[in-house]
Amino acid sequence: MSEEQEVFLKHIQKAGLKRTAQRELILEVFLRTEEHLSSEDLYRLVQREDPNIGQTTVYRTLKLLTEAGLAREVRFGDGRTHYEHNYKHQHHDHMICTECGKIIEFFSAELEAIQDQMAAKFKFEPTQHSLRIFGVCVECRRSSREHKKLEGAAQPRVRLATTADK
Amino acid sequence: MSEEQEVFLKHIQKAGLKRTAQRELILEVFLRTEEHLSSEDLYRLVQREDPNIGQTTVYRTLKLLTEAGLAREVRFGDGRTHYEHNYKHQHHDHMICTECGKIIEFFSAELEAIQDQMAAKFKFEPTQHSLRIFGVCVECRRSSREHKKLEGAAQPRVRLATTADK
DNA sequence: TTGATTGCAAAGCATTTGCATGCTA
DNA sequence: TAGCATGCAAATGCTTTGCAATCAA
Repeated sequence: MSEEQEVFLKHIQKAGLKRTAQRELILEVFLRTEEHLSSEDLYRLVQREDPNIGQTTVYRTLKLLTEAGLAREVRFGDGRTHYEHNYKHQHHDHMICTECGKIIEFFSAELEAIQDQMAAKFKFEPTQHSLRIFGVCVECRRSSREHKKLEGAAQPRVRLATTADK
Repeated sequence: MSEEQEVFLKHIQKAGLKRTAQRELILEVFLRTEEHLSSEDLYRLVQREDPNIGQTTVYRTLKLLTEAGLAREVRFGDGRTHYEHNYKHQHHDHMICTECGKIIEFFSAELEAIQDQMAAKFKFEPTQHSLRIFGVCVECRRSSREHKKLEGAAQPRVRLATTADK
């Protein structure tokens, strides 16, 4: 049994909840995927292995995983909640390309330090934070330059990040 | 006519749109309020001066104000979109108290600088960013300490920031 | 006059909830 | 056996859209 599964089990027992096949499968599939999945994404993946599992259970389990400290919720502005691994993963922040939806993860110790300083200054006790930088990634800048060259005009662009899942 | 109104008018004309009484009233009320209003909040305020104005128009106008650079969308995790003034206002970030919903605005030049550095490192062209620090403000820490003293136990707490409007 | 705007009602979406049935502990 | 978990359908809550009637340019 993986460390994560033990953490989950412990959380479940401590909360007086029950161990079920569904929860275990959902966790397993989640762990197997190193991405920013939405509940829907995960639902689809889980469906392949057990078509009887319902959306609702996935929603509920993701919430559980978050409480257990195994998952972290992230929002990229496309309306859906995404989840990423959180167990023994260093905290990081995101850059979101508003043209292609690409997500770049980054970490900066100074950034973290300054945030703590700012919090202290206001006697605020931070429990978590979320920094998102929206913009355009290299690849999209490159291709939009080319388009400009070709067509001599700016392209109509997507309004907001849509996750790059099809 | 205020500077903001001129900016708005210019935006409207440039886009081939039309100047209407509703839009003007909504902008006026928005400018008059120095807060983080949701569309609903603004709708209610506008209603007082013209009960015929519809929700939809407020939604649409807030979008317009955002495009014109007069408003900025912010999300505090309560599901609704809030709007704050953006014209000639220095960019700032937010700390959100997850117990009382209070919003603390702050600014740090270093924070901005480091973000730009990080973006440059990934050749990412930032257009905007959003940093939110969730946690507990002084007042809530204080009162929860008192509760603990009085009742000898932790309080059940709110799960996520609810905006402090009643 | 023409096309943008408005307000209402209806539709959309992601997420949550009610509830009868099924299953862990 | 008791009560949590599940899955379906229905409900929610915010936001958007369709559309006929209005209105600005």
